[in-house]
Amino acid sequence: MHWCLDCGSALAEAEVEYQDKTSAAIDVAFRAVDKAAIFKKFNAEINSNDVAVVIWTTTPWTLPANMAVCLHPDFEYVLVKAKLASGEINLVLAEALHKSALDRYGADEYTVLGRCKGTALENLPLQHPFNDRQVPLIVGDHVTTETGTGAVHTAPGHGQDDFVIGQKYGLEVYNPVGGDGVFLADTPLFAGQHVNKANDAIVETLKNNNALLKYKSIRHSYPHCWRHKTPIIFRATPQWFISMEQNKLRTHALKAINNTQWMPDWGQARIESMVVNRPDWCISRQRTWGVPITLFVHKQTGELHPRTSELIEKVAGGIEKQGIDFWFSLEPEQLLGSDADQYDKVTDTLDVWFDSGVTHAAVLEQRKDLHYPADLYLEGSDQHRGWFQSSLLTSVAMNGVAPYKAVLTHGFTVDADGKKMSKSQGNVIAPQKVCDSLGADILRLWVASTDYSGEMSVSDEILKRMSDSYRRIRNTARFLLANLNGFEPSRDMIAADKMLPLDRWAVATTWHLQQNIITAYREYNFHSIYQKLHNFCAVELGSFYLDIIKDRQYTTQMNSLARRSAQTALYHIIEAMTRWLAPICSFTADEIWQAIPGDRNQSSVFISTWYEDLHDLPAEGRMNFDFWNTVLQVRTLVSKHLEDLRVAGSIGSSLDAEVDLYCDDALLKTLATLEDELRFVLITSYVRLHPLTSSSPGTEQQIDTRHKIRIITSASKHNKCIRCWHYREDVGQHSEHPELCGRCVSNVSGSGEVRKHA
RNA sequence: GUCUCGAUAGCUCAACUGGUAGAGCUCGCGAUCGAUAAUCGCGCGGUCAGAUGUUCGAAUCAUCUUCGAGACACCA
Repeated sequence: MHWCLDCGSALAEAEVEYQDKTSAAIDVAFRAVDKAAIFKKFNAEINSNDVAVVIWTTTPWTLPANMAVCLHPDFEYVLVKAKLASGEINLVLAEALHKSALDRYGADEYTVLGRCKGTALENLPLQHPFNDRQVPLIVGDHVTTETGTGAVHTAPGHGQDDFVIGQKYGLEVYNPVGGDGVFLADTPLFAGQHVNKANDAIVETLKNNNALLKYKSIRHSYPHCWRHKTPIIFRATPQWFISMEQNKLRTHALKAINNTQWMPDWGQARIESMVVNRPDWCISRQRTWGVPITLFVHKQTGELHPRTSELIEKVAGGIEKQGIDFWFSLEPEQLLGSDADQYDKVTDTLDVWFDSGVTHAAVLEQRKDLHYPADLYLEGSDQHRGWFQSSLLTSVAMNGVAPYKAVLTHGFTVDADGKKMSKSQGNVIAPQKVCDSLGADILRLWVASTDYSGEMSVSDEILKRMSDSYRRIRNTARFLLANLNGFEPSRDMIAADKMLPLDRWAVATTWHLQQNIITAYREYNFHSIYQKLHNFCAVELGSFYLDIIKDRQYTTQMNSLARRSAQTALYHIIEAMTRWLAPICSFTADEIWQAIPGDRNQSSVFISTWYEDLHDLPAEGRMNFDFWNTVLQVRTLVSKHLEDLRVAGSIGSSLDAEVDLYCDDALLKTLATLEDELRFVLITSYVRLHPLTSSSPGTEQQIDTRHKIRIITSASKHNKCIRCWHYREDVGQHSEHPELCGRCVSNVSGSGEVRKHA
């Protein structure tokens, strides 16, 4: 286990980070017990000097636990007679490294006496440099020739590779270091010393024993505790594992992965390869806090107590009543009676990944309003190695299936340049600060607007844009609500087939958008919902529909069909839109909901379903989507022409203008269906239609690739109606209302104008 | 070091299975003053990260490079 001396605990892989550290790098001679045997293996002529295999290590404190020296079976090793400052000696070194090593030792003269493969030297005994112990030469494939000597000091108690190779050779897992980093009392020479302090004493001892060939401090990458930022050590301790192979856990987990929907889909490949390659899961931690592993282990045999399942139930009951300390303060006699002195109470705690991993059992299966498996697990993309996996393994082990039907991952938040946020860079944007300054709904809108499958950028500018967008959406809702003033749906709502075509278009557009939005929600495609919703507010509503219906809202009689039809559309739109908005801008949606007319019946937008009273436009009708698209294109072209007039100073408002449209036959026929109401759609005072042939050729424009149109705009010469702002020739013809146009007179004192289309 | 994902206008996103790069916002100019800490119109803005290749044709396919993010591994 990676062991942090400051935590006094094992660390999970994820808790280890690599930093540079200065270490003592030493070359140590392990003298051969049987000189003659070595010479013989190298087929070399014997001499009277000592023979030693040299190891190189950066952790001198692990030497007391040395149990072997490991060579690579296939590497070529040389036996060298070298003249060092301390005298002549025969050294065994990897051929590939012997020159650099001898150079390091200051050997001016040396002679290669012979060579042989590492495997030939297997099992020959060496003398430990300071302990009264002989250790064998062993061979393993993990030896490299990158650095060192080609011979690796092996301490099964202090290294993963060493532990594994030690198992193979039956080496004792000797770990003389306690959890506090101090050599145990029975450690020869160094008992009571802290490992970090013992390095010097060990180096000194090696020097005295004539075993130190070189001492040098080096700087290298070394594992550190992520919390304390201090170097950690590797320490073999007994641990509890969940086997990946027993009961075919790995196989079943892979099957469960395959039965789960992964979004984005590369998530599946990622977790699959992790599960294929992962070792058994070490679930025990030596911590003083956490969920205890409530086991009793026999002092001699190491077996679990025969009543373990029953005992765990009892402990669980106790913990439910008294909390986690029930276990830690439990006297074994309470549960085991006379067996107590035969058993050790395990004080290890569970890996925290286990805690969160079993939420499917501890939460989903415990609560009536939840169900197992979950519909969706949602977390950052780093959790393929974390929660998604720990949850999967425990669920598969318990129930044979994944704890989720689908898994959705999102990227990490980064700054405007795509850099990760870090305190030292000063580019961190704290969600709480955004909530405090801009409000939670804008933060939520940002989340929704971002494509979370990659990194999610946040910056002040982005948030500024979001609050702009938010205001647009909110203002649109506010306009809708304001124009619904006095509208009582149960009384004033107009049936679809009685509504004006433009209003039906608005409702149908809303209906189509709703289909897209529902699909997008089902696909967790939030950013496209945001785009569609915002565009709807800005384009279809703001710059077209709402702009046009203002005339009816403000000039026709309060209870006229013209006005109630528009209000009916507004009502349908706000009903639908509030629901679309609710999952994203919850506070705003809730606020809108309460202001929508009609009997809200103390309901909440959060428990309502999609609005179902929208209706599509009959495709075969004369004023279908095709028709309105053509009208929209005409309107766009007219706007450009009006802008020319405006820039020239001839007009301000578009109502100051009159428009003459010269159209090809088909287009003429299309536009003529709106009759005089085309002027309301274009928001101009007059619109006159003419055949294209009656205009001078060369200035016509293309619409739809199908139609040709020539547009002439001019400032109106008529008088402005003070009420509706249209410039009409009949203004002033009514003595009672000298400042009003004809339709306004009718609206003010007559039966009211009749609108058929828009 | 290895693997995976990503890079399109100042910002957020589009672009069906290769077929002339589109929206909205921002910005600029103007209008309006009956959505006003609003609203409407017009306009500016892109070597699709870079380079090669395949193709009649590449944002799209392939290879490489750069940058970014994540995961994995790790030196006795």
